[in-house]
Amino acid sequence: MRTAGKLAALSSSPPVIAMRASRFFISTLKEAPSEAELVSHRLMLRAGLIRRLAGGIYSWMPLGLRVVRKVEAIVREEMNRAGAIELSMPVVQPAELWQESGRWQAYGPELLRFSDRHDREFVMQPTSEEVITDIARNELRSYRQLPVHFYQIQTKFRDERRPRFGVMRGREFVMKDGYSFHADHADLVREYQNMHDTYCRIFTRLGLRFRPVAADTGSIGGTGSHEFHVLADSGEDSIAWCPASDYAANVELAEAVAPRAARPAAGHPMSRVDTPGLTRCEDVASHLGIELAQMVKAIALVPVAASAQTDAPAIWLLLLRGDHALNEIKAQKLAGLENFRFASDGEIVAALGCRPGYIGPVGVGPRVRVIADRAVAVTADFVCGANTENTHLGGVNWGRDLPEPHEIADIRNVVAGDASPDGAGPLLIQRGIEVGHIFQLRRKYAQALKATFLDVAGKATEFEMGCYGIGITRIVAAAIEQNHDERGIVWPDPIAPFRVAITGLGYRRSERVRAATDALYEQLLAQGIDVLLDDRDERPGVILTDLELLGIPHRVVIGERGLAAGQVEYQARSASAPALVPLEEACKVIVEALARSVNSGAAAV
RNA sequence: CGGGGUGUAGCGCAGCCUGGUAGCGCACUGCGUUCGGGACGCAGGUGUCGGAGGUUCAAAUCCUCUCACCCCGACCA
Repeated sequence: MRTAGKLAALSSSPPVIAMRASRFFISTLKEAPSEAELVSHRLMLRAGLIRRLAGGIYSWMPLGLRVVRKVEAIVREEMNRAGAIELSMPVVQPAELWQESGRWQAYGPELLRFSDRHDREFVMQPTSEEVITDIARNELRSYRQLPVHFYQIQTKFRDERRPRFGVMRGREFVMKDGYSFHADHADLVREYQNMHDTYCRIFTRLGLRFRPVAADTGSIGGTGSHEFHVLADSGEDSIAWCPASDYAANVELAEAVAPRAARPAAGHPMSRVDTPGLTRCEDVASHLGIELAQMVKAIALVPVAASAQTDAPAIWLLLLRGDHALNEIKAQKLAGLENFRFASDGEIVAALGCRPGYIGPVGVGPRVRVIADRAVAVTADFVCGANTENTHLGGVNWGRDLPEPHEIADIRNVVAGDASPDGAGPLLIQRGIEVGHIFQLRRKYAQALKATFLDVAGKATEFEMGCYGIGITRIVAAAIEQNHDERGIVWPDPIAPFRVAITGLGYRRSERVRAATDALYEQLLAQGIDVLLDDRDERPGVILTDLELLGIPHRVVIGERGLAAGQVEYQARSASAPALVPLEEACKVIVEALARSVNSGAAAV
């Protein structure tokens, strides 16, 4: 752990300038516009951090911009410290480069395309692999210039299908994107680890609780990609992690390992049971008084084949335990099911002779392909649909009542309590917001854009590339999502728009209050502290509730009453009650509190 | 893109069913009182009723089309 002194020396805030609320711009709302659903979105609107201009497009108001700048400053400082070099690439990029890389075709409608007055086509960049690779191919000629890591903090545009949650999933956003170039894969791996460590430092310094998780590496495979998630119950992603080891993965990717125990022997004969109107596993299980895990549900899928083969299975029946859910990404990895859709009711009736709700794997014809999840494959005496309406089958056993499945595969989402794929213990599940992603790109863009350098032997060689993103503006929303209460935002110290707010009750009326407040304000400014003096001509209730909504982490209230006893009130935003401190010690108390909050706070968990 | 919903003052909403002077709360302006937890009194301003057509003597209200925004499903920082 670094010392407070060192961190203070690294202070990355914008220059400290005198800031009186009466001359700043604070615009709070009692009620949030009805469009806002997510708490961070509501609070950002209410606190006047952002204002909407169009769908997924927001103006950053002065207070919000201060937060963005603080996030940027920390990211920039740590990137520089890690050896990356900042540059800035255009937001508007010519189509040619994108056609050369193939992404002009591959990207789809998320890529905003438009033409200039000469009818030349351009894109609004969602990321900048093409441009940076173009720079590399023009500028990097020799292995002697490697490795090099360029990054920028730049506005991005993605024409999202459905922008929502304010700045969390906007169309225009600010991202730090970095790209590294290497002579060989080993050096890329070295930098990748360097970035992994750097990202951990960044999120720690931002004061956030986060977790790095293994991510999909697509066609590349290996351990080439990690996502960084801010932990929050409202997060859109689910993370599976093992407290007994460092295993962590997005649930979409986490393997559900095969159960160790072999399938028990059959204990019951197969029997038909009446289940009128009971189409859900939960209903059938409670009707029969059995565990949900004894139920097997069947999901009917239809492959969307490029060419229709007449001998191909008409329907794929994917079997899952009643307490498990289908993982569509895993299903897509089944050979022959690369593209699928859910079967229509008509197709299900045609293939199985029964409407959905009562379908099952027993007695199905040769044109139905049966895939059992690993957990289903080791279940005996299970209950499943009978392919007859209002009827289920009990005591069903593989090999006796129906053939063994055509294929046994991992096709479900992991659930809490599943064994960790690394064998270290049971998994837990947590929600997260993806704020960072690092990736070993390898040679994909270097190949497409013919970007080479001369190696030691004088041979033209394609670069090994890595890319590394951090969602700057998303972090602002994620920080609020993770840190708020019923009164408003509770900023982590390092990214608060102001670290300290002081206000004098009756500042406009009481000479004594004004003198004490101004004096403390000057003292704090002299310490280089980012402080807001709230001298607005408002009633105390308005000022105090505003400061709480804004989430300023440290607050000092000075009033006649306290002054009479030589005291002022200090309260951390996260504290439940104020503390009285002698006026002459107020500055010291705050400086100490700031030092403490830098040292505690967040960490990778 | 498919399904659902909403557009009325800066924000939150009522009015629409059953056509007939456009309203309420907050915010805003002026004056006064008040001032340690979103004050009170008096006075005041505020609207192309999302837009375009249509029906009608008359449309916020009924009909058609359109646009915008929000919510639920497949992607990503």
